[in-house]
Amino acid sequence: MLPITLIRENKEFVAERLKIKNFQAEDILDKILELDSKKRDIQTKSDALLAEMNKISKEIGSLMKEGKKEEAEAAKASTYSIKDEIKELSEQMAPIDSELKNQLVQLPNLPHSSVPRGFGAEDNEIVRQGGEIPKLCEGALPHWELIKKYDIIDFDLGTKLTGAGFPVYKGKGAKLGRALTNFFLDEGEKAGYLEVMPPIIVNEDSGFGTGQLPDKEGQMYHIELDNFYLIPTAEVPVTNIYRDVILNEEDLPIKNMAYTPCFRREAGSWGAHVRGLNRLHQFDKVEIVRISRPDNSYESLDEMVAHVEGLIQKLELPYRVVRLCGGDMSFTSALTYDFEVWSAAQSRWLEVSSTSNFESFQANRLKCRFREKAGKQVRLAHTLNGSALALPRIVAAILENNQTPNGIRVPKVLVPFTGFNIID
RNA sequence: GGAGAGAUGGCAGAGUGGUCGAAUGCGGCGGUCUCGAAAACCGUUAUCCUGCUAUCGCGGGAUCGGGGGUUCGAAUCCCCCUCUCUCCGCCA
Repeated sequence: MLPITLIRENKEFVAERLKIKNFQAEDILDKILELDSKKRDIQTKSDALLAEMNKISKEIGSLMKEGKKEEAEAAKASTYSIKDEIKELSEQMAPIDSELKNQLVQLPNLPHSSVPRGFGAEDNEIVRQGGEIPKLCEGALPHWELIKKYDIIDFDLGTKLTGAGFPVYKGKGAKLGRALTNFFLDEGEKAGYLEVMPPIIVNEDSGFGTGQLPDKEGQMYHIELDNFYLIPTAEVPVTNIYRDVILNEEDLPIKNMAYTPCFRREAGSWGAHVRGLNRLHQFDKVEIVRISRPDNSYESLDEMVAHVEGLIQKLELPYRVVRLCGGDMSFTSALTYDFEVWSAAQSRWLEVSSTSNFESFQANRLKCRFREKAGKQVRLAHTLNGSALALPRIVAAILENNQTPNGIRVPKVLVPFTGFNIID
């Protein structure tokens, strides 16, 4: 959510920036300013009347004490019309206020100045590429064939238990997943992230805080009976730890990480191009989350990018770092880097991490603030997060890129975690 | 799931209709004292909205788990919801 003060003071700037995200904001901004001015007008009137009421009430109090009953009664009578006016004003206010909130919540975050213009993935900017694209052996298979060949992941079984997109990992497949999780968490710990194990079901307030609600309900599984949601990413619970919190400046930056399963309904996006592990309803992910000071949040982002890149390099996967264009960015993000690994048998790039700075957009929804050491002012913090990393597509890339006639070679860094160096 | 008790400032804890945004203690911050520190003493110590002010700030409003109600006036009374604790039941 953008601060109303920013819109009041700099409407043109906001509209201009939002064009980068292909969001035509003029109408909605005008509406917001109109509602805001109406609201403040009513508020001012109402506050004056309330002040009058408070004054009279105090007077009645002292009159009663002095035993001047009649004067007190007269004073009481004088409040009735004021009371009616206050009531009327508050009835006018309610719909204006809720509509104002409603409109404010529709505005996406402003993109950072480095975000390129564009409409979709084809307009994203490739920042750099690393690793070597492997030459596959004769008869190389895509991962959905490899998992059958080595019997390590079973989609049909998952379909029986739940439905499409809920794979069952078995044997070395399960162990590989566990190895990756442990590797990611250990690397995160070395980089100074505190491991947390949050709930994977959250309430409505949490969904709102990080921006999944309202409007993006479709992405999440909803438990109607309790009005809870299954998390689509650990970002939701881990960032919401800091909802309604005023931190001390000395506590920043906060660096947390969490391993969780993630659940995505992805309604309507099922199709031939999402075979195998490319897109699932349930998958595992290690997420890193930071709360930073506004003046150095982009340094935080750079550190997170370096961390994620390091993980991929250690896994010896060919990858590229992509700066998302305005049209491909999420609603809440100010700047996002995607990390994609090369899937050799599919000959395509698979997104394995999305690392973003949300600046104060989420913090404003969350009311996540910090107290400045000098000056004692309370200010919105900046929130950031990134996948470090999402497992299934990493698994897919390892399977495809590392396949040999004798089996699948396990990346060296994982061997201490798997206890085996080949899947055969 | 059943019965009972409770939810107050960073924490502990008073406050059951009227100058209560809230006693007191602890903690935090500033100061006096000291070579320095401790102790002692003095002062200060929430958030949001809004008006005025270039700034320090000043004024008004709101906030005592959340929402609604009664009243001239609610932390205090009533209703609903959420959560916590104790006991019982069930249970990894």
